[in-house]
Amino acid sequence: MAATSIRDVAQHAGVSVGTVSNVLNRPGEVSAESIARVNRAIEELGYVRNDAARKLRAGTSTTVGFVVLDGQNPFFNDVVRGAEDEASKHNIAILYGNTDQDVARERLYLDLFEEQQVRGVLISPYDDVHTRLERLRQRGIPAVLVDRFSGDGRFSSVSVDSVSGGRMAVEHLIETGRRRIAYVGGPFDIHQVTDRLAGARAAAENAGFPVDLEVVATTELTVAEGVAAGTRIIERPRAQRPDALFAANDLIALGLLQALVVEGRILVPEEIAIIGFDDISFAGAAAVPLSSMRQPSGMIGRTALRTLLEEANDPESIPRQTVFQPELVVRRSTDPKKTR
Amino acid sequence: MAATSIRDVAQHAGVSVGTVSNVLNRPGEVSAESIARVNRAIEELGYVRNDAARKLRAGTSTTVGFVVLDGQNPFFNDVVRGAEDEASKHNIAILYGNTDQDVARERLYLDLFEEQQVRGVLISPYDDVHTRLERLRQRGIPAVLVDRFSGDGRFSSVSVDSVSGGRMAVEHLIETGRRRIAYVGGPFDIHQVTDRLAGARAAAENAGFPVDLEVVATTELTVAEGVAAGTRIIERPRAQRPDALFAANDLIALGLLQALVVEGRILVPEEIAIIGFDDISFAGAAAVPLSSMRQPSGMIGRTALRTLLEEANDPESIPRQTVFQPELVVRRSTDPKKTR
DNA sequence: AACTTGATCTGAATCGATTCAGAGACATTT
DNA sequence: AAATGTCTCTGAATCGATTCAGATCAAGTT
Repeated sequence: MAATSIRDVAQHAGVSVGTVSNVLNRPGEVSAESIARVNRAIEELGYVRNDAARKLRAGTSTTVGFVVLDGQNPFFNDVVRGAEDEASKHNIAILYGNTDQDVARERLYLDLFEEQQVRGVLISPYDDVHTRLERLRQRGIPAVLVDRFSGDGRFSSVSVDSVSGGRMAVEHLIETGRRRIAYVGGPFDIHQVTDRLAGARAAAENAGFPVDLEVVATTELTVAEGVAAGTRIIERPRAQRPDALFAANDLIALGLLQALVVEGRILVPEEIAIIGFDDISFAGAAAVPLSSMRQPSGMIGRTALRTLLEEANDPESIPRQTVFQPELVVRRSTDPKKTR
Repeated sequence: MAATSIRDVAQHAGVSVGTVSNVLNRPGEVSAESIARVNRAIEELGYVRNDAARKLRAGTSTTVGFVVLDGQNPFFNDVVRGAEDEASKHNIAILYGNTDQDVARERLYLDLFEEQQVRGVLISPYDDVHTRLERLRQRGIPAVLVDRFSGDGRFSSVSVDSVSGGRMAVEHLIETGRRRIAYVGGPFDIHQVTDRLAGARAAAENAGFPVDLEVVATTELTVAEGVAAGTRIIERPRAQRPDALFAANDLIALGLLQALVVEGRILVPEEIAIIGFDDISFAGAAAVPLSSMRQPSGMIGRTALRTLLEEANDPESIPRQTVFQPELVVRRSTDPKKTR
């Protein structure tokens, strides 16, 4: 109700609306005297800019949409956090949407963001959203793929080389003497899951000697699914168990640990080694501190947001792929010599 | 550029803009014939409503702001998730802001949300934001406090009884035979931290026999700070160590566990028992499965959002306090009989 | 004195959806 | 036949910030 508009401010300060707007948006073109008067009026009236009107006329928004694949995963929270830090520097707010691998939710949020005419969209996609994003682009809304390489280069992306991460993880297992490895993860329509497996396969095939690599499929990348997969593994006769597990992410790995160590009384890493992916902050606090492939999560978020803003400011810009390399972090779950 | 407006749709469908708007907002007042024509035109032109214009004219927004105290804490992510689920049912998007116990960031987000003229604000406050929220309310933006009781009842709130949770936790420790208890947490300008301590004190004083309760202060509620506090404790001579730790939240508790079990080779719970607060999903997967005070996190988020929308739709509504009771979840870290 | 130039300010037009007073067509009632 | 009511539609006015062509004025130039 107390809708103080720019007109009220103008009147109170004894200047025109144009001048008030200039004070707000291009103070360089206004005399010091006017700036002072307008600012005093703003102060006295408690005026706050109406972003809807601003957006309508000027066309530019101060909001960025972020569609996240799995909001319960600390990894994505770290990414969001990085993006948020960068955004707040530019006085930009983040519209947040968690899809939980649901195509309908993914569409819902993209629709919502389009109505909101956000400045741009960050998305860790689940479904194939290329056509949808192409349409957003036509309306002047750029998009950057997060944690997902844009194979055809149509969009900018910021990701981690999951294939090479998968290879490094399994190479590490092989180097420490493991020969019967199980890859635990799923569903396989998530690209990170298939990429990490592809890397794992490459490592197993290039070992120079036979290395078993079986796949234990899960329906989700959650702790609970990790526990379930772990239980299935310990129910097998001892001889048929793998001697190492490579989990598609740390949530799965933590679930596996819990099943093996706490319930199955299996020695990790002596009997079965475990390595995860992401290096979330809970990895070090696990039943047995967890080896993992570290992703620079905060940096991914910051870079993605920066890339997005550059594209938003320069429509001519061409897509750019940023790929970080993951880093092997060895803890006790693969190396008995480590105390932690 | 391809700015298809309601006017284009009207022309394409051979009706007036008013009719198009009615099809969109009150289809009951329009003939079936017109609805069909307009919908076809919308389809053919790929029209998407401009939310800025809608907001400007109609005054109502489809966005809700959520200011979160600690975005890295899985507990808050679960709360956000609950709110999001409820929001997406109403076609509402969430503007997300993480303050990390920073007064400046808290202000920044409230300013941003005010400019955006959000439908309402959910906030787990750090600073005393009552005056700020009061002002938002005057502008027609209601607020609901999340995970924080509104002592003076000026605002609606959805919270968990931290005092009673603290009491239950320490009562449990006393019942299982502990007499030298340390409360680990901080900083003490976070209300949850002081409330849980107050409950712990009450339990210690009402025991009917002497129970030691010391305070080990941390600067943050993080795993790292938990590790640091744990390290300080195990450096003490054995006789001066407490026999139980009550952590202000699970992140601290996980850090303590890591320091005691993994580094200090201390038996948990035999030598020192540990209980946390929140029951985040990682609590069960810890070095020793962690006892904790469970908060109904998803329910908190859903309830908060529902309360907020009710207030937004009925300006006459009076503030309402919803308080959930936490629930004791006993796992191995306080009970040696449990296998998990 | 006449003319430029530059700095500053003004205020109407504009963005696109919503709203609402009023018009038109038709059926029903008096 | 006139009056009343119902249903449906129309289109100008409106929300508030931005933009921009033009006005004003003091200072500098010829």
